[in-house]
Amino acid sequence: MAEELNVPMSQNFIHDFIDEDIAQGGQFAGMTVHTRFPPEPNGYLHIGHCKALTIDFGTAEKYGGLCNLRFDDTNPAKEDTEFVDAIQEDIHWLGFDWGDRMFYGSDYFEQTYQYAVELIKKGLAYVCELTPEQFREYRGDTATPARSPWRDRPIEESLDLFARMRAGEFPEGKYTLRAKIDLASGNFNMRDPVLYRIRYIEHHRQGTKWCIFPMYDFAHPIQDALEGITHSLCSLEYEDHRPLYDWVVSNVSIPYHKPRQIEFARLGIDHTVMSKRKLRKLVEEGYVSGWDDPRMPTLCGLRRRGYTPKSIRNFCERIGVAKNTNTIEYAFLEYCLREDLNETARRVMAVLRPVKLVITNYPAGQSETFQVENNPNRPEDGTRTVTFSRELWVEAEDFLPEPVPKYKRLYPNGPECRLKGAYLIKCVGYETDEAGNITEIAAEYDPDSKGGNPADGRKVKGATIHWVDAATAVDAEVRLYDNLFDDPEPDAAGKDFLQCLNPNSLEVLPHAKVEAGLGHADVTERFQFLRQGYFCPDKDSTPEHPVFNQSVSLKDSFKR
RNA sequence: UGGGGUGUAGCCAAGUGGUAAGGCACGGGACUUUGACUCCCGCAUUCGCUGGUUCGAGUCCAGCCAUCCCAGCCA
Repeated sequence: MAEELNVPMSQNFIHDFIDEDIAQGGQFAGMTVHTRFPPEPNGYLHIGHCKALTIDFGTAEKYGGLCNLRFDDTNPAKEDTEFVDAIQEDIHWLGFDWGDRMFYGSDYFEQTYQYAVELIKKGLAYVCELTPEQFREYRGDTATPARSPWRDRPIEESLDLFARMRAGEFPEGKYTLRAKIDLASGNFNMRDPVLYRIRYIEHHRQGTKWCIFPMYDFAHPIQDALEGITHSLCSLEYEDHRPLYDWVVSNVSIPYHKPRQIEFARLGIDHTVMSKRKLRKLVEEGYVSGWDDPRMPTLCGLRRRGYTPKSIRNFCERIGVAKNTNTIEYAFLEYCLREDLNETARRVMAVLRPVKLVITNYPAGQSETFQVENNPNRPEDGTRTVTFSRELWVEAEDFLPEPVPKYKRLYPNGPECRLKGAYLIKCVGYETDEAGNITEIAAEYDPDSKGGNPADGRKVKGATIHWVDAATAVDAEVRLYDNLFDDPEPDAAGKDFLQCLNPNSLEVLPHAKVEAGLGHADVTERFQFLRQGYFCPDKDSTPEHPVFNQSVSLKDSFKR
């Protein structure tokens, strides 16, 4: 399955760097390029992670190497095994395969500790006992260097203290291990960054074995090196950390080689928030039904919305890899979905806002069946049987008492229209209730146009309309989703993203009618409702009452 | 204003001194048993700005402007 989904990755600036690394014949000469995807198990994966996955796995594949999955679990306060499971499931759903190379950052805690001891012995790290408050005070500012009264603590003393930190002799916040780098650096990450902190929190994987935990900046380069990662690809906000990454790999006795970090711009999509913190807020405060709400940009949300792995992957391949801050239009994601679904989705007829259509010259009590293709693009998908009789349901918007310019559907004395797969009809009248609402449309059919083909071969002026037989139709509920946010940039500065929520992001159509036979079993596959858009089954579906989510609207429907 | 990035069309994005790829969106047309799809056509005299070097600059140099990220014992 993975191969089927893989799209060859086009050359980008990361590959240029790697090509140079290989060509220069330095430490990477003759090496196989290896990468890693390092999620922190503190939430669900979203489409932005798919971009990273695409780059990490795509780059490894391009160079004949491998990509590891590594859970970056060095902060026990935020992480949970629930997320570990969800993350694996979502990555597999997308079709990426890490084989047997799944690792945990926390599994390297012992080695990481030993590297820290090495740094202390080299005089490159020391135990600091500034309180968190003091630490902030002493950090300095752009014009003032930081101060650190403990940086000249004797090596033996730091060694002893560090061992006792590990042994659990001190309370949280009492001591930290800091790298001795440059207190005056314009890059604050280099002003003697913290390498280890004390935390008495149970780790999802290590339990209570540890009470000191390495910081990302110390743990990550070591993990990369230990796994033989040659190129550590991450997002732009880590550019400032690269000097520290390089400092770590060049000052500890990393085996094999020193990995290189390369940064790329993370994905942005308009009308969407991608911040894990904000997504969590939406879930926790009930703005959405959960992480998998179809309006969420999470992979499980998109899946429920009807997005296919292939469409999401194609999207991520096509947006490119660069360092420009980018905001991709949602329309591009929809295009990628339409492209895939148009090729593969079974078609079926459904009516979302039903109005009764009566074929006045068709005998009451009579009915017949037609064979309709499941997918005009794929004859091999076969046909299905639909029932036709005197009374049908059609879409309310397919009828107008008075036509507007260029309208080519039903209106009194209007053009001949085709009922998809059935007959040609002409509208002859309509009925309304006291309020003036259309309650019934009357039409006459041409008995010599079975299957929609007129006997004399005349050209049909009107549109082809989809319909559902009233006698055999199944009641369904359809949920139409729009962007969760009104504002294209809900994340923009100065605004609270919650104030940008779109109050009309969910519309429920409880009275939709779908073809008979479209039971629960059929709902396990995505399909297309003719002319209305693409739909996928909702997890709340039952055989008695199917529920569908709209994925994306068809392009360019008739405009008034 | 300290450090680190980025500026090519409405949105992405190629371009690496030789005269602005491609996709999405948009507009027009053809075709069509989904007003979909498909197919044609159109869509940057100009690359943040100003100078400079050069026969020639989006590409090189200088200055300026705009914009994003960073002062967690988060990742």
